[in-house]
Amino acid sequence: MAKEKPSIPKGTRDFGPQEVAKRKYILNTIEKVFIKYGFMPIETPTMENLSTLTGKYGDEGDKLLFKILNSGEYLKELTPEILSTNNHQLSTKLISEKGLRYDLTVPFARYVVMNRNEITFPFKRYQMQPVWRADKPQKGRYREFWQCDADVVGSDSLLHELDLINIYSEVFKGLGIDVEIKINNRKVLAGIAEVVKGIEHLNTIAVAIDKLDKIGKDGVSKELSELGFSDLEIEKLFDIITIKGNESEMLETLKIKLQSSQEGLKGIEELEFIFNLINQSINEPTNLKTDFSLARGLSYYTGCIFEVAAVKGSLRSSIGGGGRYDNLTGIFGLDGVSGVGISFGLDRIYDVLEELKLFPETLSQGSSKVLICASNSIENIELAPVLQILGTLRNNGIASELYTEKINVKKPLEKPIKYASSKKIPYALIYTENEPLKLKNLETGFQEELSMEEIVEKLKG
RNA sequence: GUGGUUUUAGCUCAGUUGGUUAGAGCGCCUGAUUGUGGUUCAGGAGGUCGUGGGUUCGAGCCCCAUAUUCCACCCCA
Repeated sequence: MAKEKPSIPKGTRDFGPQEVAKRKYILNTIEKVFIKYGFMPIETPTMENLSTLTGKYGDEGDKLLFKILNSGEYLKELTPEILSTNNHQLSTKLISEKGLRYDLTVPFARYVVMNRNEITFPFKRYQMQPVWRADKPQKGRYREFWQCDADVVGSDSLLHELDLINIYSEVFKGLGIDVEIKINNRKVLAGIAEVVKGIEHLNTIAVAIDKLDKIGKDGVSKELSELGFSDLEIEKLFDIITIKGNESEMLETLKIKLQSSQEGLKGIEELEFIFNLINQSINEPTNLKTDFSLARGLSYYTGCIFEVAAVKGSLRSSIGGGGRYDNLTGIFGLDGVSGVGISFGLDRIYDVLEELKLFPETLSQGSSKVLICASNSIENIELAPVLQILGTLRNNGIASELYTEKINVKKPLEKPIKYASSKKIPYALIYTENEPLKLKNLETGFQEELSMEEIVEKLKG
């Protein structure tokens, strides 16, 4: 058999011990805040039925779904007639019924509908699991990445929006990242579309203005005029989305510009509610900004939408996002259950923390606290006493291990101590038959003879 | 899906207009060091140059295909 170079799929990564420690630090920080705000954990399967996933993320999203090939003789389904039509959608349907989850919100909506009788509403759940997208990898973009979601379903109250913004604020404060939380409202976008050209152009407008801070005013107007927007319409649009001032001034101005749109006014009202209360519940101010050009791609959002980006660092894409979706469960047959949720992008948060060197120095790598080094070859000594020492340490909750490899007879302690120092094990316990135990601190080099009790006492602290 | 880019030792990278046995630093192994690591010194191992074709007397270097890395667009966490 030919030797094969091992590899992993494009856009996926392995994580070594240090990386796992850092990722866990982020997850723990997020989870603690979720719990503090009354959210309960759930987990859902890696794969979902494609019927659950398809159509929820827009056309672009559907293309990015990872599909799982059916088991068995699926090729039978592909008759020459079907193949000759060259209809990929149809043939995919016949050979693939499952896919990897694309986000955590849609599986959650499915979960809520399936478990509606056991759930007490409003239901607040959090979920931290990997998701998969068949995207081309690039900066801050992976094909397998983790999302940490908190969602509330079964309540229309905007107080949940408020809570979720505070969660963002607390988590990023806890991680030491300066962020800007942008907020907008789909209803405001609808109002803008209505006023500018007509509600049916909502998506076109949303997609175009979402790029405003990237390609600038000129880029956006060029794009829109190519799409058939008149100069007057474009001017009208910019007149609205470039409103300046503080938050309440901006909303007041917008009210006037969108006065002919019922829906737009409703959206403004929702934003006002949030801004009036945002700094009432947590002590530190939240860096919340309205951005009427914020659109977000996922097609299920209907109310407030959020996006979080780091203020410093080279990663310009968002590290969190979310919003309200009024009818996601409706698609699965449960109407009248509005939901609102936010998501943290673990992998991007990791990249930001790494770039800005914001990880705490003291992160535990989970290695042993002490290594037992026998000063004679392990094959030549009686093992029972050594194993008893090991057992005593472990029974006292001290992470410990025994050096098990062959040693140089002339320099019996060299290899074990080298091993310990390269694994950053802080103590070496030197065992010699018929001699007192010696404990060496490998950072200071200080070594002393101690009884077993003293050693346990010392390492426990 | 479109465009560009990367790939040479375990790691980070050199490698001149195609020309003999492909280099460096770090790491690793051995010794100086006769019961103890992180310093120093000496020595050593390790590469079919991403893969498959092609051009050439001759290819790490040129051409084609393919994989891969990173990046931009699209879109998004």
